[in-house]
Parts: sequence; structure tokens; C-alpha cells
Amino acid sequence: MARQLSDFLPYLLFQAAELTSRDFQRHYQNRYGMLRTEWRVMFHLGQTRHQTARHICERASLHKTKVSRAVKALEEKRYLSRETMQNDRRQELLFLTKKGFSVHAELTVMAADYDRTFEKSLGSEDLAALITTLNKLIATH
Amino acid sequence: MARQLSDFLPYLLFQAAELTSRDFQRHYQNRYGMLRTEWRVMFHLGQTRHQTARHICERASLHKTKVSRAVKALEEKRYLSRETMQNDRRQELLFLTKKGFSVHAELTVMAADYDRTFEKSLGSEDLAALITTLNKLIATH
DNA sequence: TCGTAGATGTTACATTTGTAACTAACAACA
DNA sequence: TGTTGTTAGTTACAAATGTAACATCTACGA
Repeated sequence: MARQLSDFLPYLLFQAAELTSRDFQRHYQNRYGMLRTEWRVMFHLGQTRHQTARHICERASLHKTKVSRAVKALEEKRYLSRETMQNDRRQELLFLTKKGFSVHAELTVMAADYDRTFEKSLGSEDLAALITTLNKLIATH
Repeated sequence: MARQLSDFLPYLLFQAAELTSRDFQRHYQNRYGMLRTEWRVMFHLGQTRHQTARHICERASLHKTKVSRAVKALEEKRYLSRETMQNDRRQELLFLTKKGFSVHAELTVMAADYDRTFEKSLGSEDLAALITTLNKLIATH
């Protein structure tokens, strides 16, 4: 590297992640009382209707403890409900409730709006390239 | 965005940041007992010899509380020392000690090694482009 | 020079996270 | 059947973080 810390990739990534998520965070935090992990779990459930906690752990690369707590919190807010699987009673299927779905929908719209600000500041080509490279980086690590 | 959470930039950035920093973290954590913020502060002090805490807050976009605690921890490990400024006794100049400098040097070498793995997995052009884009993103937020 | 406002850094408390131990359920096989 | 090993998810405790209040100092105008 990198005489400059500002060229060291992990540092840069954290900086960028923190700065870019700060504004969006306000939405799910102030408005719906959710933490980042809760929003992540909710988003995953919005994409694929019913999943087990373990499944979410893998897809989101989150530790099962974190997911467990997020699920509990979402359940208490009535955004989510569970159902023990009959063929393996260790596992539970997770569902968004009606209320959970509508919150999910609202947040998805906000995320889309927010996404446009990146397109504005970077241009759509650079943004696309950035996303490609990040996915590559994630895949190889 | 982004039907997929995997295309939503803040999410991608966190994922990438966490995955890429995990290995390097072991070095400063297991080997020198440092936390991420401590390593950041140390790196900044290595670049510019004496700085105030406030200065580091700005450059690293870290909250003053975080910096205050990191400084305290680094001081306890004898990696850093302070000196109250004479012209404004609220501020203190922060220095790396001799021991602190040598730790800094070792970590810098490791960071350079680590940096090469990104060059390998992405290619130096894509890596350079990534760094440029990230800096742009940071600057506009 | 007094008083008020702002800056620097610390501390205290509540919230969040990480780690490891745990419960409950299943699977495989003697 | 019973014993051993493994998996899903939870809980308990320690460590780290965010927020807000705080102490200390400076600046500056009345």
C-alpha cells in the first residue's frame, strides 16, 4: 500500500460504508425503530418469502446470534412471525406480517430514492463498475 | 435500486468492508491487543507526527468519544504519549512513543502485504478504479 | 472584568455486540 | 434402545459503542 491510510482498501470501505449509510439509517431507525441488522433481516425476508434463520445467516453473512436477536425484535414489533417446521422441529420458518410487508415496501421505496443519489454523485457507469467490483471482492473473500 | 439487497450500495460496502478487514484485524487485535479505532488513530499519528485529538476526529471522521477512548488505550499500552499545548491548554498534542513507532512500522508492512492480495484478486486496474471511486464517494458525503 | 457562548476532551449510563455455553431436536449406528 | 455427534436457535456475561451531560479552558463583547 499506501503511504496514505486513505489508500488502504479496508479502511476506505468502512469509511464509505459509514458515510453512505448514515442518511438511510435515519429512515429505518427513527421512523420504525429498527437496527441495521433488523433491516437486513427484513429485507431478506421481503425477497424470499419464508426462510429459516440459518438461511438468512448464510445469505447475509451474519452470525446466528445477531439474527436471533433481530428476529426477536422484529417479532416484538409485529413485523414478523414464526412457525416451527413440522419435519424438523429445530427450525422455524420466518414470515413478514402484513404490517411487516408494508414497512418493507416503504423502506424499499426509500432505498430506491436513496440509490439515485449515488447515481447522481458518481454517474451510472462508475456506480455500475463499483457494484461489480464490490461483488467480485466479496465473492473472493 | 435494486430488487436485490446485493445491489444496494451501503449494504455492499459494509459487506465488503467486513470481509476484507477480517483477516487484517487479526494482526492488530491478537498480536498487539488493539481495536480498530486504536489502529486507525495510530495510523494517523504515524503519518503526521503530532496531532491533536480533534484533528484526528476530522481526518478519520471519528467521534471524539471514540478517539478519546482509543487515545487512552494506546497510552496505557505505552504506544502513545501526550503533551498539553501551552497556547491553548484544552488541546493536547499526541505522539507515538518509540514502542508505538515500531508497532506502527510492523503493522504498515503487514498492511502492504495484505494490500497485495487485493491487487491479485481484482487486478491493479480495477483496484485503482475502486479506490478512486471510493474516495469520490467519501468526498461527496 | 464580568458573563456568555463556543471549543476540547472526558465520564456515566444505556444500548448493542461478541463469545461461549447452553437447550432442544435430529441422525446415525452399535 | 441407547449412545454419540451434530445442528438450530437462545441465553448469559463481558466488551464495545452511542448519547448526553459534564469539566475545563478560551474568546469576545457589554
